Amino acid sequence: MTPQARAVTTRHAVLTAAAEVFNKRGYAAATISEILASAAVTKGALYFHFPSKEALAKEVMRAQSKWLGERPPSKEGAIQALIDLSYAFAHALLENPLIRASIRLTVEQGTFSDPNPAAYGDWANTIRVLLLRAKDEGDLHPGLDAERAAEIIVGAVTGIQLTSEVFSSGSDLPRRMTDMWILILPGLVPARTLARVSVRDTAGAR
Amino acid sequence: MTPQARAVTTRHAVLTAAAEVFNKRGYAAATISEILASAAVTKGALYFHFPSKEALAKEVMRAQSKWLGERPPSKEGAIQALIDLSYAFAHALLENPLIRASIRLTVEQGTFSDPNPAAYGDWANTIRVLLLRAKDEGDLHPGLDAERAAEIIVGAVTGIQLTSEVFSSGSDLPRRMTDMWILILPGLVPARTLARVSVRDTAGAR
Amino acid sequence: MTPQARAVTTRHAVLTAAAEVFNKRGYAAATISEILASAAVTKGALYFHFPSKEALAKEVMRAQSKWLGERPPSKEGAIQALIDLSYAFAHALLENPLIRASIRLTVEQGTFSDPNPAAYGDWANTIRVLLLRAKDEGDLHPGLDAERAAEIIVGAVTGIQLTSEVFSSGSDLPRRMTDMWILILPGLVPARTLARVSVRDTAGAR
Amino acid sequence: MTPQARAVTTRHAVLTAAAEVFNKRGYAAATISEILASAAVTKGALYFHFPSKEALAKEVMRAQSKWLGERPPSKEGAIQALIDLSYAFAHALLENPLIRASIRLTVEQGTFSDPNPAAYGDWANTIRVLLLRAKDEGDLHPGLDAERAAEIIVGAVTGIQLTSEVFSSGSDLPRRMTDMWILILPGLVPARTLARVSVRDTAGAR
DNA sequence: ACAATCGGGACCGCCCGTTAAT
DNA sequence: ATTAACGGGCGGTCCCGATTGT
Repeated sequence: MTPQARAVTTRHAVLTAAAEVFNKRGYAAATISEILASAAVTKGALYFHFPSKEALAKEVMRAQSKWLGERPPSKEGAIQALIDLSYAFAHALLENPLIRASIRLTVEQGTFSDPNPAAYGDWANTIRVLLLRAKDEGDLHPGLDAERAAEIIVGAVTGIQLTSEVFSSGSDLPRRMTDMWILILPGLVPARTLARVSVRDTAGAR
Repeated sequence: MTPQARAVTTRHAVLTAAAEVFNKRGYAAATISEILASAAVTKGALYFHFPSKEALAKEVMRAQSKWLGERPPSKEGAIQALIDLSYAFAHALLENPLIRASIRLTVEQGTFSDPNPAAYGDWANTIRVLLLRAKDEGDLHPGLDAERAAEIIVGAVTGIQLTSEVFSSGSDLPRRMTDMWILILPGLVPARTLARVSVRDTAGAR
Repeated sequence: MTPQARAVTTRHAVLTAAAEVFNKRGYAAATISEILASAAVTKGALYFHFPSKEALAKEVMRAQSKWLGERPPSKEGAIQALIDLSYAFAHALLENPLIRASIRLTVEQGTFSDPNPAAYGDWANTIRVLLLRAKDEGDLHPGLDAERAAEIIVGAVTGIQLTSEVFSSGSDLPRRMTDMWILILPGLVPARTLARVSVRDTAGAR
Repeated sequence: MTPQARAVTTRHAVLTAAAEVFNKRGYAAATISEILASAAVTKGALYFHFPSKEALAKEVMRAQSKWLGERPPSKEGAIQALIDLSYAFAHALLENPLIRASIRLTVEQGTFSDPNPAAYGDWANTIRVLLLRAKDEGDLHPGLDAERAAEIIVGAVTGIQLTSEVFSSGSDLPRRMTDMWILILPGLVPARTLARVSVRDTAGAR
């Protein structure tokens, strides 16, 4: 293995281990030592790649916005795209420890030297844009404020992920996603749209 | 001041200060020292009333279930009772630092020696019971699973409180509560009921 | 119960509990709290009777010299008196927690504000006097230094009690006392005396 | 200085300082701070080498069994070997702070999470084996129980070291050793052997 | 006189996140 | 990338008064 390749491996191992520990313990309670042990890496190696615990956490959190940023725009209707996005995210949450940790880190980031609400903002924004497009497509209840609805949805998803983590270690997240849409969709879209969109977990079929 | 009275004062000061610090920093990042300074109390006094940081946190959390347990049953219809409950809770959250902190502590309690999901459970239970009554009263969408809906609502409220804390330090929580009900109610109750219930913030008039 | 009587009871309970805890943990590791719990007495009561932990320990140690001081002079020959004394002490050790604790406290008293080697001194002195009398009675090996022999005996008994505590919680102390005399007597007294004295545990027959 | 060498130096300094403090104050009363100051080392350095105060104490105690284990078997008769061993140990006690502290730590180890009487056991064993060999060589009083005699000797030496520490900070230990042998030997060996063995402090001549 | 409550601080062992030297 | 060391500060808790009841 070339040195470069080894560096990539190490960096990845550290990042994954950090995400797992952050998710399990929370940022403040997580210790570098536990990350080290979990990654089977020495302190020197970690500090070579990341200057501090906070930098490590921020790097973990970047995975989330990266995931969001890399998602190709859907060709479906906006509402269907939103639903599909939610399921895709649910599965990303299940499969990618970095993303799973991001949620908790975002909630707890008050501790950071430079708390950055951009994480929520990215999501609220993406969803708002989709809702605005839905409005154009006539798929949004008239009189509904897209901005506010977006923020509620972000909050709800955040909370559902957190509680799902407590109740079932997150494994039943897709099911809860469905429960959520069943509850929310009628308040979000007109009846006509309701009959058209599908809350099926398309991502799960992968 | 009689000693007993002094003790009550001290205890209360500690509990309030602890709640504030827990809410601001999270459980793990909160330090006893900051609580001490904020309560203007010495370590000896704290140690007399609470044997440990964890015990302090658990006592703070008890405020939440106490609040829920002490709430008189409503004579309104179940759905209206649920809505009123949510606003009452939103205001309790604004006014009572202990309750505000409880949410965060409940989410983070994984660190505790004896993590107890009862906090969520109490809420899920209360809501489920209300939804079941609503079903009897013909005010619930047929085919809706009360248990699941209750869990989703708990998750949503949790997440909304958390994000509200990030965006506005919690002050706009009642407004967000309204946004949430507008979104959720159509999926929860039949149209007939929808026309009857009021999502007005009755508690705010207090 | 008259107040005075209650005070005596309390005082005694505290002293006994303290002795037990001191013996089990050693002076420094013993905590007032454990003594309190063991005596079923409150802090206020303890501090009414004893101004400090050290005073408590010193009072416990006084039991030892009190025991030695109250022992009636034996009418036997000096050597026999010495042997009897050792067994009597062994049994006092078994029966009286204060005396048992005294040994450990004496060894550890370096921590005290006013370390006082008198405890050893008392014993060394008593034994030296007995050995001197034995010399007069022709029952001591000629050429043996009574002072030195006395110090060795004190050391040996101390060590035997300590190790007996480790091996058997002290219960086999009388047996070990016998083992010691069998080993030491031939070096201490002439053969003629050896035939006359008895290493029987007279105190045990009580 | 190569890093490894520095580590060895630091480790040794910590160990020696710890032994001194343990010997002076006892395990429980000894503070890490005092050890730190005495070793002129920082907390971090200590923590790097030893995970806890207890581990430090256990490592100190290992010096004792290591010393015993490394002693070459004597070619002398068993009794002479025993005497020589005692003097060698007395001098090890004088010269090696770790060994000096071991005695006290062994007596006080009740506080430890895993109290291990092996320390006494090693000694009792070694001495018993020597006494058994002495019996084969006809150098032990017939009818003497080697096991019991060994335990008494261990106890006596322990106590003599402890009292010597109180009276003279340990400096007169070899002299007391001689006093002890003068007292014990006649009870241990037949007269014939007594004339042959020497209680001279051979180790002191070094 | 005797005891209980409540609070005061000092300080302890631990351990954490982080650099230097190599 | 590693080993070794740094030092701040954490939670805990201990020993002990000051104050108040009985």
